[in-house]
Amino acid sequence: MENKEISQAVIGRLPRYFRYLGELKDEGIERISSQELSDIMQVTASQIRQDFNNFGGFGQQGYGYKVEYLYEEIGKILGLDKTHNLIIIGAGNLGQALANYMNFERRGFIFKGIFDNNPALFGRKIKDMEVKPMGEMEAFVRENEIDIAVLTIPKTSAVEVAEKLVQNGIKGIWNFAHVDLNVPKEIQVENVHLSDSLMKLTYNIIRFENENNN
Amino acid sequence: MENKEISQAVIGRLPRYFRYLGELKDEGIERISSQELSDIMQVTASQIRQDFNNFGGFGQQGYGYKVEYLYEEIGKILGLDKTHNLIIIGAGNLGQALANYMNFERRGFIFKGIFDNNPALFGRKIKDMEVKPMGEMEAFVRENEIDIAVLTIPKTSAVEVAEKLVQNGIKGIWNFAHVDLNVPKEIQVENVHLSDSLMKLTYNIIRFENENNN
DNA sequence: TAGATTGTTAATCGATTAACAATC
DNA sequence: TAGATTGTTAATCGATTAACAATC
Repeated sequence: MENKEISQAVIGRLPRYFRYLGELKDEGIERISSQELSDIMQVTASQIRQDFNNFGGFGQQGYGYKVEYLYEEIGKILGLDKTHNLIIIGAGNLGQALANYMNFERRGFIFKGIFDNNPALFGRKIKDMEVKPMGEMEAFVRENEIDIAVLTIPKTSAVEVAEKLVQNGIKGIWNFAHVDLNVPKEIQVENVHLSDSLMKLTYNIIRFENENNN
Repeated sequence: MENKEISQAVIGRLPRYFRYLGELKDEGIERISSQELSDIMQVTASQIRQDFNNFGGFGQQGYGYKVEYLYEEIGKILGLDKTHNLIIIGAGNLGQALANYMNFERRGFIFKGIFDNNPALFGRKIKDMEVKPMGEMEAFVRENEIDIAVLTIPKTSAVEVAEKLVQNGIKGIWNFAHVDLNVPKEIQVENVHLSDSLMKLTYNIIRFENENNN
């Protein structure tokens, strides 16, 4: 029964539903229909109902959806009711920024450590956590049951580091290195290729300019 | 003739082609067939040819594609042969990290300024650029022909700031604020919702665990 | 020329939207 | 009960893959 694979297109929309439902909840709104949500979120009501029904019915005919209940159920689907031990690999600009900025604890992510291979950074405190040498990373992952590694290292070392993480039992990699990691399919990888994203933006800027010169 | 709209699915793949072709070029490889590229990139040869042919034929029958030529043509499509004036709005952790980390100049993005509304940051140097007060932002955008604004401010002010940017002629917004901006359709927005991305990762981790407990 | 590989049309697959019966 | 709105099936749309004629 768990066997109907849910498409990544649907998964990709869940965090946005979650965000909007959280806002509605904070505003004290108790119920919402797919049509009302459609108006707010600018997606079709049909898609909203299809998406939710991938996970079983959360609504009630003639009534709609209970905001708080739906919010919590989507949170569970996304795994936000569980905690996830997380480390950051690479204490450069981006690694430090993510540690300070992401507010991991809010969603059940427990920031357990940060690693780098630059001795100048060893011991420096980032979010109350001392930067540790890369050499300690493998044992740390095993001994602290780390689920998720955030890769903010240059692409030259990322592939190799990813392999070590896999060998030591990592479950998922949040990859900011500009390279495709080659890991077994049971290891989840979520890529954040920032420069790719910026290129898409410039494409669309230029496309729009061209369209209007015709 | 420019009228066949190219799908965002195709656009989303262009930066990855560009990256692989750049690597092949650096390795000194001169020609490649769609089948060889397919093997390396793990997408179908058919998709590769379809994607490229959205922009007119870059290849030669019986021969394949010239790596350097293809690399340059895709670069042009992505607008990387042009320069784009860019500012960062929000000099917090993430804004600073992007300024230092992104190497904007490499792809023709010219980092023109960084703004914040925290007086403690005014004048601080970030990538040889002094942080300016938010109040100066609007005039700066107009007077310096800024094309792209990178939004790394809290979501509470992002919507309002985006409106000001639009009023002063911005063309595109690279949005890291966790909110959907409401701008005219001629303004391009590329969202980077980092927490959404992290939630997708946890979904996939949990999904995999569940699949294996059945 | 023969072989290779593109460019492009056709077939398939999957995702989105529409419609409506079920039901609260 | 009547009205509203979901859950779900059917229809449409778009994207991917397969096939092959064109051609270098």
